[in-house]
Amino acid sequence: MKNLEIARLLDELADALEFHGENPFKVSAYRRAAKILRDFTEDIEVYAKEGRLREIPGIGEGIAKKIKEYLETGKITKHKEVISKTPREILELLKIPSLGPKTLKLAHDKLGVKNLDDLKRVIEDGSLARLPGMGPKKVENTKKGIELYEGFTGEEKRWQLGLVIPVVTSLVEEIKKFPGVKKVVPAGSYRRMKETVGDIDILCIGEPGGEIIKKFTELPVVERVLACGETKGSIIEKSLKIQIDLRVVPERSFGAALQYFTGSKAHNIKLRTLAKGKGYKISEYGVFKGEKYIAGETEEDVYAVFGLPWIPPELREDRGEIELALEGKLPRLVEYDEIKGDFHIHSKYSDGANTIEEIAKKAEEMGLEYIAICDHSRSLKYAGGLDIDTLKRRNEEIDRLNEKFKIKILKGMEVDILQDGSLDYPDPVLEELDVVIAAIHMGFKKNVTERILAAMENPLVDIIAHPTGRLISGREGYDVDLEKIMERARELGVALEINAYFDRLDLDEHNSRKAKELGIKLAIGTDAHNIGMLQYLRLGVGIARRAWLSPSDLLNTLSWKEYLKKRRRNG
DNA sequence: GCCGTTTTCGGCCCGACTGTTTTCAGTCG
Repeated sequence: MKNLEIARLLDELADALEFHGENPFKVSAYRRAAKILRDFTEDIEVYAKEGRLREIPGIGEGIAKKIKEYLETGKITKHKEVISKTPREILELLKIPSLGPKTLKLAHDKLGVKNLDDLKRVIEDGSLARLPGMGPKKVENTKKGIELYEGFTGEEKRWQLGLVIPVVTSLVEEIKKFPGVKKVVPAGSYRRMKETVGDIDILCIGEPGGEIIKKFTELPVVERVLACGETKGSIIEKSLKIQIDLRVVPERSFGAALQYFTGSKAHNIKLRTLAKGKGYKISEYGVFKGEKYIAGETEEDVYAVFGLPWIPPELREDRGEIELALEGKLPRLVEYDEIKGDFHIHSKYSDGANTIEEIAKKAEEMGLEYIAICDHSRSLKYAGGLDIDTLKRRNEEIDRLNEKFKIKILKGMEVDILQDGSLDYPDPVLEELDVVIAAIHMGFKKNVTERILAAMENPLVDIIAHPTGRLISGREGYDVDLEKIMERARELGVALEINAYFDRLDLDEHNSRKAKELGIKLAIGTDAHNIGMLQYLRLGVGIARRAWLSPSDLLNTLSWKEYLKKRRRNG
């Protein structure tokens, strides 16, 4: 799949054009296209071959041509042209929050800033502050931006799990096709469903090991080979530049290796200590008593040696799971198959890419029992928020579609919480809905806590969307007192969302667990803007499991009828 | 560059926020 490679080039092109002061609408057209490609779960090459690129909203004549050019020649001429006129490192600086293209261009033209070191220098010697339109506060903000930026792209770079899943999934499929391969399983923090991962470990059973590793290092997705031995190969992958290791292990050690490479380190240390106390030695090759091999073929066998049940990977963080396992008191985690509905999906009526019919069809294929279409409300102009008449028409369409589909489509809205804490529609409009998600999208620093509290007081509000507003890729989130929100949410019976979009995952695992302990219900919503994004439901479940949630902690395990019955407070 | 039940040209992303301003520019969502 070349979707991500092309997305990267389009994003770079957008960045470079922005730096050169190109028409902002053109820039955002490229950005939009890049985002669409990144979220697109089907192979863009297939679409190109079938001549269907232009069917994708946001891909027009120009970008379709560039995609085709890349697929045929491996490059995009326009990209090459623009990049060659742009100092290489300057594009990277655009990622610094609160430092935009205009300021950067100014610093480049007037002060010769070409990279991060230059930028730091002109901050220190005060020349940046002396530029027209600049001043001490702006420079201070830039400095803070640099700190944030360095925090995210320092030595130990990490990638959001949602970006990595498609890469790993297709890679695993490729490796499975190699001759002599019997089994392929990704391990590491990927398997533990951490929200970000630093590298990928894949284990495999098969022989001859050397041949398998060699084939792995020769795959087209390989950018660079770091190691290529008899049992281990290590590469940098092309689209994300992430390191991926493949290890070939003997069948009788597979469980031990999977356990070992899944981690976490803290979990393994605790397990090894436990083993030592009982006179065993545990390694990636198996459990041993002296020289004698005791177990190792499956993870269950390994844990069983110590009188432990198998522990789900999402729990393996040494947060008390081993002690609980010893007592046979591991929590009963929610399973993916128990999720019956998705509470947060955008349709074409606001800023989604698909019709409600397309969404319903896809969700039905995925085996869901119901979905809530939650478009943006009228104030959110930039996301195509619905006025009341359009909302009415949309609801009528949902009524019609419900006649046709087996899956239940709930009428929902993601309603903006306005500056004064009121909701974006009057109550009579909200009363027509099955799901009301209240959300902050504007005024991130303005009384956010009070506004959310005020919104929750409205008994028509069911769920608070992305309650902290953080983005994993760098935005810190609202200035919000989550404890107060949780306290009131518990009292009023309002649910909090686990937003399953890979860059949000908000509430995160820690806050979700806190909410569970307080007895607050949680609702997973994908925030999908196209049908491909519905698959992120798995990420939401991953967070739920890492937060030790049981089926009863989530609204998503209710049938839609149960949900509607319970949604009214005191009802 | 994308898009079209008012348009194949001329709109698109508007408003909040911040800091620098003396009426506005840059950044962000």
